[in-house]
Amino acid sequence: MTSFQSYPTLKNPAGCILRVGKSSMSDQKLPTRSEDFSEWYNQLVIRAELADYAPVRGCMIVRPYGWALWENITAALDKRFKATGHVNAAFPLLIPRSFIDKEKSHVEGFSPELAVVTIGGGEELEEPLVIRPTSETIIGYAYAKWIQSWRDLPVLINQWNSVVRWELRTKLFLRTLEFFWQEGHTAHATNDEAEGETRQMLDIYTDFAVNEAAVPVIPGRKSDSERFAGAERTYSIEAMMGDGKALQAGTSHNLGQNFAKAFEIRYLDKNGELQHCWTTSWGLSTRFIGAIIMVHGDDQGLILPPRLAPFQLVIIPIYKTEDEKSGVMEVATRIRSELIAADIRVKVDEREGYSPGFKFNDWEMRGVPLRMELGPKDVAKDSVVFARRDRPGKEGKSFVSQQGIAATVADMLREIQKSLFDRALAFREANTQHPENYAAFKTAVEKGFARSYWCGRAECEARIKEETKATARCIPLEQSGGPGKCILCGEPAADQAIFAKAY
RNA sequence: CGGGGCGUAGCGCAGCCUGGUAGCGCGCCUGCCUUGGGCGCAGGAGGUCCGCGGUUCAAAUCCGCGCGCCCCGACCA
Repeated sequence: MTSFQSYPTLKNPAGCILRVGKSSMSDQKLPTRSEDFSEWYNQLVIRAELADYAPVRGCMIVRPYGWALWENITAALDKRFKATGHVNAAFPLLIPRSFIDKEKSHVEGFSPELAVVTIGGGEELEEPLVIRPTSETIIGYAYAKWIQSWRDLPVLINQWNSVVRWELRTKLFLRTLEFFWQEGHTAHATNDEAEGETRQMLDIYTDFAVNEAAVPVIPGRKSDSERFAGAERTYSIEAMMGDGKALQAGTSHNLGQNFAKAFEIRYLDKNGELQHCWTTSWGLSTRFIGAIIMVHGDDQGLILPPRLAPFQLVIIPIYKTEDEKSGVMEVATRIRSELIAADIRVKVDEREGYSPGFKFNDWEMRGVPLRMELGPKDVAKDSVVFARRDRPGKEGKSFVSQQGIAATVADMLREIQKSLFDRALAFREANTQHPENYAAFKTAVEKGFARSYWCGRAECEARIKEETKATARCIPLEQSGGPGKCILCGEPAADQAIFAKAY
């Protein structure tokens, strides 16, 4: 441990001991989002030390700062899973190739992107093994063994793991060959129950996105073309990124009896009749980190929502002389203890040789929601200076007494959390249109979402995609306004859909 | 998998056209000095020039074949 690190306490172990380096990029400024959103994203991920490129194309190394963020995401989700009766388990990485082949649309959907192991221990394998692209099949195999009776149901299992899909075009967090996620798999006695579970988990993802990540999302149903390979119905939460494009941020599938039939997951009901189970699966991945970056970030860098930020507050001590330093550090240490006692994730930036100005910029780039500046003047006045990350410059600065500091910080973090959500929602609203005709629709999807009636036919969806590059992101659960006419063909349409260019 | 761009120090690049001692900026290390918005000075370390093959007295440079990365399109969490 070096001198600039703060030390963890049992009460507040996460985040405090993360060691950060100086940005290794030579250019001090990021590209702006308006000049090159994609490059802004790429450089930011690297410079903020969230992730790095791996030696294998399309793979990523998640660095400690990025993983700390992921851990906070997993904790928030896991808590919700447990609260709704789910338990965690671990299923194997390697799956017999034949398992994938058992469900027709599943194999069609996943075959092109499978990584296959053909040699083990130097010998050609009798049956190739695929590295799981998702675990429906191997879990189906296990459930078939475990489930005999209606008394065994429901089975509510989740696993935290990584999966591999051989994607052609990759981007850190958004689409990598290997990605980390959770996949929940449940089995039920009835279709109603399975549908209820599917919708419940969609609600949980929505709640997580809104209340933890401050990311407004639209929960909805996927069109047939966007449905998961092997699902009866797929639901997703869709979020708008800072460039107006859509990102699918979490999915929940009602698998019907497709996998139950493929793997003979059956139970004896109360009448003594053999029935196939109804299963679901649902997942949220490290892609969500990409959503947080692209929803909240600005031209200075990341802005992390306080509830998920590895560091919620960074204290920058300011001093010239040794005398000043000892005075400042004494107060900094005392404040840190108070904040840790209040469960606030805090870091004191004790790095020597970097100017305060440098540290301000450095932590802004890393997205720490709140900064405390603490110098000799503040020590003398028994006060501190706060700077809010979501309000750059003087506007976000305030001069506050050291008395009751923990409550002050907690309040400010709550405010920041709320303002991030409000801002993201306002941005989405400002970039969502309800076009009345196809010409207006085309303009709308150039820079945001178009919410329009759609007849539901694949032909219309395909033609829209071809002509505008926009796809049906989802059919929102919330539908108001009754039936209408399809934006393209004019035929009767029951529902509106969100159309947008997508990641 | 098609189109484009690029592989030279940790990062960003120059050098290549016209073959002949491998350079610049940032970062890194040491010391001094600074510190309330990306300080400064001095010294220093760091290179299979993506790989393989060819041409040549001589290849970062010319030729051929690979490999990789990034961006843009078709497929996907």
